[in-house]
Amino acid sequence: MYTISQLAKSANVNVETIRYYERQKLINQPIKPLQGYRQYPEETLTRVLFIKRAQHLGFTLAEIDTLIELSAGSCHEVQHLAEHKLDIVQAKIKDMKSLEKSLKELVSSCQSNSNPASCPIIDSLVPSGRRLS
Amino acid sequence: MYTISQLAKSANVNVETIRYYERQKLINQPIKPLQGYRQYPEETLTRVLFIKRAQHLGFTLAEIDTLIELSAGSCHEVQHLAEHKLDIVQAKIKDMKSLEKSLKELVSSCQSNSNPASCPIIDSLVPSGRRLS
DNA sequence: GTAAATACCGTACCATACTACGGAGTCAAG
DNA sequence: CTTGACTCCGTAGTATGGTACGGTATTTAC
Repeated sequence: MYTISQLAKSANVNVETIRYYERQKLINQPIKPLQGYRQYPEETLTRVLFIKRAQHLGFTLAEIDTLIELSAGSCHEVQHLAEHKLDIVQAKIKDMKSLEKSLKELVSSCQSNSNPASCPIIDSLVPSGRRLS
Repeated sequence: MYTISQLAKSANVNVETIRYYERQKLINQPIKPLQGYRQYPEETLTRVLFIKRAQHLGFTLAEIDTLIELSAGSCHEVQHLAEHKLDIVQAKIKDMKSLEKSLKELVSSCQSNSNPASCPIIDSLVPSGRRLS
């Protein structure tokens, strides 16, 4: 059994994070014997570590909640959730790459800029036919 | 001259967004003649469009503020800001790709899973030697 | 001249994932 | 037996970029 601070330390999170997860129903309310202090079983540590690993994979807390629900059931549903997340991640990568391309072009246009009075980056941001006050 | 709603419409943003930018000092407080209604010059529309373009490039409002300040000055400083942003974008792409790889592996391990009682994704999330309650 | 549209302002709310605070109670060490 | 550490709870604050609301004033259209 762990006290809340022992649990927090073991999972490498803040005590308040544990209380937050409890409010969000991500972890079960622990038994509170005697003077009402939380006593956590080993499984809660497992659960918190699970949450942190899933977060690291890019799942939101809401998705992790679903993941936990599904974990008791079908592997197919879990797989669908992961596939959906994969789609989102891939779309995001695509966006970031086009962003990267634009930024690279801007930076290199600055490098070949010989006019000290203007900046190609700023120029590119100012809508055409306009002047930034 | 634009009223606030005309400006908002022209820039394709919400009226409240204009008021928000004013609070954030991203746009100048406009003249308010007579009964105190905002009257915006053309430059403010240019400025709002500038902000939206820069946002689309991944700059935060705080960075855009810096960008506007720098726009009057050196191209080199603007370039440094863009390079810094490029670094961040590239690091994010790297993270997302490793995320993509993990998710792909998980999904494919589900596809080749013949044991209906277990799910490789869930198993991978549960820390080793543990059992999810 | 009246009604609808637009404007003003300050403040509160949205999502996300925490983190901090205050006041009170309790537990452990010396 | 006191001091400090830990716990309890509800609520508020953090960051980001807005969006919404309520009450009032003014402007525009008919």
